[in-house]
Amino acid sequence: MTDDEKKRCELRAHMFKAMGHPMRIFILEKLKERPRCVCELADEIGINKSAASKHLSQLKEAGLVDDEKQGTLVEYRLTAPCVLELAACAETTVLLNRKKQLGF
Amino acid sequence: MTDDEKKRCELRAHMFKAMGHPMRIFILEKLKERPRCVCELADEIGINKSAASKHLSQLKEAGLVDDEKQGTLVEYRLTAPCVLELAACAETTVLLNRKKQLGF
DNA sequence: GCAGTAATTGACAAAGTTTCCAAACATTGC
DNA sequence: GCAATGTTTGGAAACTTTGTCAATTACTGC
Repeated sequence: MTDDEKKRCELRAHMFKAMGHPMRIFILEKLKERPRCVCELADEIGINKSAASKHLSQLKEAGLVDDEKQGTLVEYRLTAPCVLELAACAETTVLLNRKKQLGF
Repeated sequence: MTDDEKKRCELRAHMFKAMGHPMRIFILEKLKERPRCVCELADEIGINKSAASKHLSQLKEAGLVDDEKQGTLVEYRLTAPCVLELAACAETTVLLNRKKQLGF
């Protein structure tokens, strides 16, 4: 495993890791509809603001969302809506196996 | 967040979580070329067999790979090569932000 | 400036992950 | 059956992630 390969894998893994939590998937789905501020997301998801803020900064760090100050609020938006289409694509192929096993 | 939403998000997060480790990304890339057994992967990646086996069973549990016994070997293969195209797609859109920040 | 609302940060405990090692298991060829 | 090879499993140690609470910062309107 060369240095380049290592770097590439780390970069990609980092992004997927950020998507590896149900709350963060839900946040991404909400942000796909329209931009939202932290408190709105926290309300919709049913977690406290500090947890929501931490999830959002992870997503931002991974390059999945972007933020912009709007006065007293901070609005978050999806940088690349395509990332969620991945999930849908995966659903139809990869997840079929699991779904069957889990009896969906 | 309804029960259905919760289930969907958990299922998807679970898959992404499995992809959220550099070694597992590398394993998926190797398996995209052709099926491989545990020991071959362990050698190529430079980790011990037990670690490789555990990573593989995580990937299998997530529905990303499949295995088949070939006598004394267990051959693993990618179930849906499309999942790695996700990574490439992500690279061109999402990761541009991070790359700039990290000085690539 | 002060009070109020929004967001972030730090400290901490609890839970989960990764790694390594050794032991156990399965299959093949002798 | 036995040795050799390939794979999986279990346990311990190190590390990371998550959620909660309290403290802090940033902006707005009075």
